[in-house]
Amino acid sequence: MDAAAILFAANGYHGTSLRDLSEALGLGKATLYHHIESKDELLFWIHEQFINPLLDETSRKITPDMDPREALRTISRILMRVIADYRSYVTVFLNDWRALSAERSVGIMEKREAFERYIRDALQRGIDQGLFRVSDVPVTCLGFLGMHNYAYQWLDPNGRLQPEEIADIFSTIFLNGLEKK
Amino acid sequence: MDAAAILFAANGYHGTSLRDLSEALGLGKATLYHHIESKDELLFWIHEQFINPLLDETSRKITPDMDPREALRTISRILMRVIADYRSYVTVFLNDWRALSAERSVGIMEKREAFERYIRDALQRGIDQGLFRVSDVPVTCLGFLGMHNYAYQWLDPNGRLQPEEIADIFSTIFLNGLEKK
Amino acid sequence: MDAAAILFAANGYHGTSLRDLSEALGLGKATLYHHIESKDELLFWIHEQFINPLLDETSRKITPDMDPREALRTISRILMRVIADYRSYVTVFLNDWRALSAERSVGIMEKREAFERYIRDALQRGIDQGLFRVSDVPVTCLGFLGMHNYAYQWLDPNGRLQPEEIADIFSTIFLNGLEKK
Amino acid sequence: MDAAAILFAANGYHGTSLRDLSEALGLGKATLYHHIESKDELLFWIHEQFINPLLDETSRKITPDMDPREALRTISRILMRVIADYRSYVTVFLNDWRALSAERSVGIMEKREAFERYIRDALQRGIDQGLFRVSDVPVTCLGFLGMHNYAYQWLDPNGRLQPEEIADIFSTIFLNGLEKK
DNA sequence: TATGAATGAGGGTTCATTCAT
DNA sequence: TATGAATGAACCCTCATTCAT
Repeated sequence: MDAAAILFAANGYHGTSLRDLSEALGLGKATLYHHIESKDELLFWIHEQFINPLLDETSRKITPDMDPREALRTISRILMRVIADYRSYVTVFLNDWRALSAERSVGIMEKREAFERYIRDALQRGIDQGLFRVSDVPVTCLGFLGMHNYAYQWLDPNGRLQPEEIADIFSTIFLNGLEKK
Repeated sequence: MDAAAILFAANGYHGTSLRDLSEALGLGKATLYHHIESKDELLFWIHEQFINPLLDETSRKITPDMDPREALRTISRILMRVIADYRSYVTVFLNDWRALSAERSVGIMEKREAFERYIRDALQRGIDQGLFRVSDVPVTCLGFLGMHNYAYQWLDPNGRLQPEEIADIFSTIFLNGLEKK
Repeated sequence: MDAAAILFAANGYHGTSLRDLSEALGLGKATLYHHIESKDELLFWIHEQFINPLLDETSRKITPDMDPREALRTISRILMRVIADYRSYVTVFLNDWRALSAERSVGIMEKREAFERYIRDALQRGIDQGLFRVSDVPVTCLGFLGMHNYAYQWLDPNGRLQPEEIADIFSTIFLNGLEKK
Repeated sequence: MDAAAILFAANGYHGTSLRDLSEALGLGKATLYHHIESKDELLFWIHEQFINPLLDETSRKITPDMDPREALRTISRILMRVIADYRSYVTVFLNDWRALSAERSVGIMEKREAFERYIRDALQRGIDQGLFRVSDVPVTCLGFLGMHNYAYQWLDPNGRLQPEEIADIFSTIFLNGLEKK
């Protein structure tokens, strides 16, 4: 349900009741339960809806033999594009992952981690190839991530700049910043 | 209440009940109401607890005649230090600001904006002084912010690196990235 | 439906949902309503399924001119046999008769009463013929009934003893106990 | 809560809602939860309310060196008296024990079993002392129990006979029935 | 004969808050 | 300052039942 993502994004998972949702859909509360199994499942599904395209797209476009700079630029664009396309979903993903049931959390966290590994790998390869000066790979990765992820709070789909343009601004800063002179 | 910040940070504002809180404090639920006025007030107070020190410290240390690079480096250190010192508070600040009542939200947002202005001002002065190449000041500011803010999710108080060290990693990347060659 | 009796017996009438039932049958919930009219009807039908054979068999085998001792022995065997053959049904009959709708309850109660009358009649004839020493016919009848009915809770279809053997143990105790010396 | 026992007895555990209960008590539904922890706890508590006095009284009055006939007569009186005094509680005990949560069920079943052992022990001692002719101790015990337990369905506190008088009718039948001639 | 979708009512339980003590 | 009792509203979810297909 798209509606769920929008409501969860706006009011938080715990701040959204299934009544809110059913009213937004023009359904009775009970009717909802023909389509979903539980509120928890909804949350899980929203998480997947964001992380799966992100991971798929990344694994399709990033290869180990790529130029590390190109890799980071590409990841930047993918990430920003997916954030733009799945705005509500990212919001939930980043705000409400703590509300995931323990068993469902595991799979999501693994995928999250898998995505982050693409970034760390690119950084490491850049170092190995003498392209980057990086004092701490994990922290640098988290900086890269934070810079992009935060966009879920301010990215404007009708804004002046396209997601890819913003991505280029960020990756330019980042790559220049890492560059070995 | 420190306990409230910890619980809100862990379970979200809506995910934390006043019973949870009163139990964590070893008080009766009713007793709580001798110390607070409402759950909403608690949320507001936590927001202030984070934004006030951040803004105070920033306004004390940043002056318009400072070197813009030094300004950003200083803001970076302040921000990371405050995030480290007020971990639970930042978490609530960044996750649950939507739950603030409308009227209370205003003041917080103003302070948030005031802090961000310090960053934009530094960027602008860097441009004016021919130090930075910045294609878009607001977006660059948001990138800077995101890079730092995200630390609330991963910063480890007992970690390898001190907040200031992490701040230096970030501001180094950022300043190198902006530098006009 | 046999399945209904089994489920009602296991979880009680109110503790069993029509969804439970439809799942046990491998049907859609709606499909159920092609075969039954309501949950209430199901309950009624289960009651009849037990009381009818019991009453039929009893009325077929017990005559007013029978030896009262033989009558009780026969009733004992019939009752225990029907309990054994309709285990789930008796369980519902004895546990959930309160859940019957008022109008449907009447007919069932009449049949229940009719069956009990066979016992009281046999007792009374035994007294009249100077065979039994009975201080209170209704209470003695209820003792007889309780002794047998309770078997719905413990009777094991694969147990050591056949229902008729158990019946003989009970009627022997009872008849010896009533015997006028 | 006495009220709970009465309602559960009348409508069954699953057939009684906490709203029914709260209305019967003149309380709000939520207020109930200051006094109980859950509906399940209520059920458990009712079970204990019946089995504890029964078991206590029995263990106080029955000793291994007693005359077995006297033992059975005493148990009969105790059981009937407790049934009379805790009518609603027995009803729930005998009708709704399946609804007990698994972990709570265990303790209850153990006590139930402990009580039944007093009966079987008396029967066995009667056999050993050459007083009783018993073809099957467990079955005979269950007959004894059923005869008494069933009283929960018909015992009238304002009836003609006192519980002890009924008990005497039953134990007379039973003991005469077992007597070795 | 079968079923997916729909629903109002109600299930047990927790919520933030108040108030008398 | 502290608290037990109270409450109306709301929580997630399931109920028995209906109806169009």
